Amino acid sequence: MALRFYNTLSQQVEVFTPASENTVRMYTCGPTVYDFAHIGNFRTFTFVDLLRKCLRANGFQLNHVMNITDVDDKIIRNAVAAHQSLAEYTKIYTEAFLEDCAALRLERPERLAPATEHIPEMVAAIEQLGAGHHTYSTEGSTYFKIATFPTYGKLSHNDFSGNLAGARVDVDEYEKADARDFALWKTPKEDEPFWESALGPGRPGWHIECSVMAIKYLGETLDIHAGGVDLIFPHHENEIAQSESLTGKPFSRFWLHAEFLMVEGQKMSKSLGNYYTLRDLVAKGHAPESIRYLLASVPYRRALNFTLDGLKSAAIAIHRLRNFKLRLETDRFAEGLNQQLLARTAQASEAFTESLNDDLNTAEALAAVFEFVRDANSAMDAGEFRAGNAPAGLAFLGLFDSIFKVLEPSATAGGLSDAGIEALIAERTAAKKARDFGLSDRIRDQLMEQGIILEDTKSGVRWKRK
RNA sequence: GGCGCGGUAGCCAAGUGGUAAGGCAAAGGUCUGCAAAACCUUUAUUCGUCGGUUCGAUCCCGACCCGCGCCUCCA
Repeated sequence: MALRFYNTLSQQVEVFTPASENTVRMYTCGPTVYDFAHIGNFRTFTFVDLLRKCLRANGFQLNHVMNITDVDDKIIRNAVAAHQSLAEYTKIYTEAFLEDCAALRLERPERLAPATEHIPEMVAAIEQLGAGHHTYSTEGSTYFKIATFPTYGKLSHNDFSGNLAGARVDVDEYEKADARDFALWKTPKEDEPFWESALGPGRPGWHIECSVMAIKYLGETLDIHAGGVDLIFPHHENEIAQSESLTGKPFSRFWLHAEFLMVEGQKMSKSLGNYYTLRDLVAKGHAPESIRYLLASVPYRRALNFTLDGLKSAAIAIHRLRNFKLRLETDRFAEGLNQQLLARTAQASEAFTESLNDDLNTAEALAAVFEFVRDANSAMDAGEFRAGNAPAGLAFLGLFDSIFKVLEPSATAGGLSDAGIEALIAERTAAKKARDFGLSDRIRDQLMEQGIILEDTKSGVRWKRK
């Protein structure tokens, strides 16, 4: 069946195809680079990565833009405190973010768009909104006037009409005319960095950057806009208000939102001591691919309970898959082809694809993989697996890994070379043959200490790194 | 209070109007010189509670209880 997504805008699952030709124009909200990203952030970014891969698996090409928010209140505050320029400060965390993404095997979008490189375009957009009477200014800042956008609330499914009509009390007492109006251009406080512009000195509000960069690179109507659920309101709602006021066209056809991540059943927070950055977890010895697997294994629309136990389970599950792959590659099977098993492989592959096409049901897709692994292992044990079945099995694992990307172990520094390991194994085999089990066991233990696990199988000795 | 998501085995977590996927853990087994590793088997009469609709509900409807998110910055 065709690819389907749950669209927050319609609150329904809809069949997805790009609006024009074969290229998906997609915008996803990226990081605010004021600190290291945490695993909650990466839950969403992992979802976006899976989304990219599934779109491509459906034959679509991608034009995907992700913003880097490199100017905002927290960044300014931290940069000032660190006695660094905005650029110096954000460079550190932008690079850290990209390193973390690489560790998690997240693809780079076609374009990363830093907000600070698009200030003139934002100013122009705000001026254009002003010309359309969607803005007003107070005390040097410019605001978007929500009352000029009647469908405000359509994404978050909130009805603000009552508030807007009734809330205009004591306008003079507040900077904003209405509590829900939001800043497009903020006047700088003392010592804050700013840009000179036709709107006066200042810096852009958070929402305008996404609208401007999305439209600049992807056009007036996107195919997909994605982010975390917490962005639905007000961020994405505001993006819609701005963008549609600018263009008069729907801003995005599909809105996809990843649910929240919790840690050990609780909200992740620094005060609870359950706040993890990717780097924290890697430093504790957890493999990035285990983290990726855990984040990917729970369908994106379900809240994910991230636990250290879950992380161990993920590592072991990956282990099982790698073992299966190793077995396909190194076991000696009888010649021929088992047609029934070949059909079983094709069926698993279809089930896998179909699950992902169903709004990225990764849990179900994984079930298809593991069921196949069990059946294939059983066939091997029963001697029913044939040499001719291995390529299809490996191809299926290839399909799996083109999406999940966990089978290749992350590089670890040091240790024995492959050739060195092979030499020791040969030595041990010779010792075993001579029934010198003392020596053979010593070699085995020595390898084990180096993190090399040996397996004595019918097809000979097999080894892998722990 | 409004909007949204969810409560399925020890843990993580699919799913369907016709009787519960998968992973981890646990138990048993196969293999082995012994191990290790690997593999296999078993493991929810039951899906938050109470009603209703139905021949039949975990899945539909209603009420209630509990958890989470958004409503101010937040993935």
